[in-house]
Amino acid sequence: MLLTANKKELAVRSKLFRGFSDSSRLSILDALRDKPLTVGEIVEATGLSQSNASNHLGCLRDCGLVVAEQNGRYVTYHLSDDRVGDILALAESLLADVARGVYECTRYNQ
Amino acid sequence: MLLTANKKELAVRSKLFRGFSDSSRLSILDALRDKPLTVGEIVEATGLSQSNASNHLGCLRDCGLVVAEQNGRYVTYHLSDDRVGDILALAESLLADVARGVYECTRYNQ
DNA sequence: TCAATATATCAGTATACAATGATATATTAT
DNA sequence: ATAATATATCATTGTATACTGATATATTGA
Repeated sequence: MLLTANKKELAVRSKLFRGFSDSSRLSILDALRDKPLTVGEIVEATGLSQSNASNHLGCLRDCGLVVAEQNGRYVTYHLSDDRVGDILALAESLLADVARGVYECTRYNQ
Repeated sequence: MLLTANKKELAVRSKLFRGFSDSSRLSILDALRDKPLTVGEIVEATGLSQSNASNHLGCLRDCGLVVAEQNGRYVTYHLSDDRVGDILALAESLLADVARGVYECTRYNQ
């Protein structure tokens, strides 16, 4: 086997995509595409429970996809980099062409 | 709650990212970036077991990220669209800047 | 200081899914 | 037709992880 990319490198890269690969996290990233939002606004926009949103935000924060800023008693989140939005846009565009396949994909149940 | 994107749409988009979010599948996509490969070559390049590689290929195929072509008794796979490679490249570039965060991310264990 | 609001953390539970091993289905060659 | 090679499928198992509910930790205002 060639194994051009070593295991650790692959793990890190796949981890980055994990940030995008759950509907709840994706809805958060989506909401932040327009403008920074407080946790409360994110909860409102996504319909997630407070603790669930907070958990996912922690995950996205750890992975460096979003950045948190404390403003008084509020915490405002924004996308860490334009490329996060770029990846979302690219996926959206790609999906427009392969959507049927994804719909028909039965390997993932959720 | 605003819920600008409905549940089904989010599920489909997050599903697309699932294709990228596992090291085994990512190693397959990575291998196919250079050129089309047969299943055997993919197994060789990634070090995955035959059945595991085949399962993941089925997943990637269903989701429309790769395309299979039967050539005699071989099946050759290639990326379905340039944007698949583009997403990989964008993520790689983004990772160069946020890698530390991803390394330190403890929410995912693998 | 105390109450109220905003956010984070954590244990417990249920579910999703990656990997394996065994088997089935092509396809080609003898 | 049979054997050999290439790929796909499937049931099983273990592990990872999303969600909930309860609680903890700010921060602000009265």
